[in-house]
Amino acid sequence: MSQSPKQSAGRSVPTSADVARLAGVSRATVSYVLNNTAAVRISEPTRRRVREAAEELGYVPHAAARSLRAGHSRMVLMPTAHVPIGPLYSGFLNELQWALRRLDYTVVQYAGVGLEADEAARAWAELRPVAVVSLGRAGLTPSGVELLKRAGARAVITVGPQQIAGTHALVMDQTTVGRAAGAHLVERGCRAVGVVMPEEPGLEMFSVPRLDGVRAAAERAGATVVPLPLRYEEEPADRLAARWRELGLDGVFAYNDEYAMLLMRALQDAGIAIPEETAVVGSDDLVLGRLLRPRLSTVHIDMVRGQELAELVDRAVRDPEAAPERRELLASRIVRRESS
Amino acid sequence: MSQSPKQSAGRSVPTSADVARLAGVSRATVSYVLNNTAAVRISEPTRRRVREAAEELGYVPHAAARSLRAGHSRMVLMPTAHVPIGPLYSGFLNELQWALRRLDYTVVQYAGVGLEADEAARAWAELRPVAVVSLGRAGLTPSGVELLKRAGARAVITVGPQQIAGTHALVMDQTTVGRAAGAHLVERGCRAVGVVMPEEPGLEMFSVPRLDGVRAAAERAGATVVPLPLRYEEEPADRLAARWRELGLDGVFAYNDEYAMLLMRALQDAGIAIPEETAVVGSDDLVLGRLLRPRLSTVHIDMVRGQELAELVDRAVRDPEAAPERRELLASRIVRRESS
DNA sequence: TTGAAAGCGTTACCAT
DNA sequence: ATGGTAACGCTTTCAA
Repeated sequence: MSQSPKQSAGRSVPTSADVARLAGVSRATVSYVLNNTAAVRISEPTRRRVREAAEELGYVPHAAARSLRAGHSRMVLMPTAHVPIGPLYSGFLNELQWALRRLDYTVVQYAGVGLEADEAARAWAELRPVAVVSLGRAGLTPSGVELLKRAGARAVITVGPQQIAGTHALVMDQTTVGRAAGAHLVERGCRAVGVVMPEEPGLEMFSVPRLDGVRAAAERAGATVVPLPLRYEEEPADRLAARWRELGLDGVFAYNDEYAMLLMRALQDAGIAIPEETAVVGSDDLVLGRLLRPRLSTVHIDMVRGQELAELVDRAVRDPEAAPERRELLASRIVRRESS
Repeated sequence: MSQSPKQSAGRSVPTSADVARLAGVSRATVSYVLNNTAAVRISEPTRRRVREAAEELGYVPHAAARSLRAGHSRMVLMPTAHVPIGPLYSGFLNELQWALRRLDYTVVQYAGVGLEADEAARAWAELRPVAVVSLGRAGLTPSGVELLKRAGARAVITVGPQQIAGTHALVMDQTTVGRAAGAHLVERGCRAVGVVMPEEPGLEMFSVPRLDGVRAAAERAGATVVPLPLRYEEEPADRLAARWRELGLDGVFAYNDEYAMLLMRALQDAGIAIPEETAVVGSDDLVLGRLLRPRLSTVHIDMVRGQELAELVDRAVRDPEAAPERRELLASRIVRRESS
């Protein structure tokens, strides 16, 4: 079905051969000049002719052809799980990309939406990345990892709740977040602790381990824990607040500061005194927590710096045989303000 | 799993030739089978042998080689400007990627951090994308666009404040946001309007046009407009609030709902009555605005759906000669609550 | 039904 | 100091 030939958009894409022809030299010479190959010496007049020809044609080398020839690339693939991550994680992500660039890697975020597990791994493998940094549980199985490595990936790094065989892992143990909150609430005298569980999809990765952490801390002290599913909207929060007293909770961990704000407002409107009747703790230490009245107690999370992860990637690429590293990505500590 | 040849120095990546060898057929046959080429009929036993061989070797086709041969790809490049965009835009982005995938495009977010203008365009052009969707003012100049088109890009779409020569444009006219806020404040009787300008880098793209919009609406009515630089932190907000009365402002547009919350808290702590002494208007209609007391008036923004943009991309790719389209991406309307 | 071979744009080796 | 040429992995005529 060629109703219009490839050159329809004017001229066809210039190649190094075109540059060579225009400059009156061979393709090899063009390559030498444009790549500043040190091993060969090209006369200055020739260099200029080549450069001018390239400029005139608007020549840009073809990355695919280059890496095909080279047999490898410096592409780091970051499959993006499409979860609405907060400012904390997107900040980390930016830092990471920036650091990888400085190490001369090409960072490509690949949108593998709608693919399942090994199917996704296949799609990534087709791009022949030198490394894969998988955030969240982006459906990476051991066999997927194996596939990627066979396709030439020198390192697979997972950033998520657990380590996967054959990968380096930056473990984000979200249970520590819940544990910090739970321990604090118990210490403040709470005996019945609610835990807000966002109903928005994609957040289970964070919310479930956080709940587990609260459980671990609270139940050890003999307190009970009640999960509280909640959508991030005003009305569901009001409904929850309306039946608050019958729940009989004297403390609540609200998943993060935003949900804490939502819940606090609803509780206050319902006449629940904070922290006297119910203590509230959020997480992530966002600015908005300090703006609430009473000021919001929260769990502060120290993330590893993107720079560090970038260096791990680089190390792993340079030495693919090295034993998988495993590092804790975050440390949690409670920040007590007025709401607990 | 079965055999692990002792290529310890790095077992090589299996190619279609390896598959062909193992299956006892030619490379052509492998290609036919794995791509389900309709034009050729291959016997069922052969098909099975090929499939099994591919499976056993863990063969995955090489995307670069494929598109090199084909002369084109279905890669849509989205250079990511590293601005901390809010939930509104990241939601739009997700939707867009999802829609493009459904149209069988491979969406690649390329992290072009630290590159300038035409240098960035060159880097993008090396990937030979079929289309480029540039968000924000990711430094795309007319000559950059020309470069991309010469490199085979069939469509360049900008999503940002202004149209660039040779591109389809989804114009996000942020002045309408400011205009809506300004008109509302004036109508409420304000004569001296402050406009919060975030000092965080990368937000000028939104904040400056919004300021212009307020100016246009307010000054036409004879009101004065005062820009108020502000960092998103508690202390600067308190300092601003401390000198609020000398500023003599009776209304303020706070850039967005988050900055509005920050400012409102500082003003309330300083004893300024809202809206009696100063009316406050935010933007983006975030949930948190409804949680404030007084409830926050805001500018609601109707974004175009990602689906629509995806269809525009597809149309543009199919018919690169078509005249550039230009569409308004958003419509703004004031939502009056209690803070104004 | 299958195979041989050309060619996509690069770069590296080996001649000249 | 340059140029010829082969090869990277894949698809696709054309021929058998």
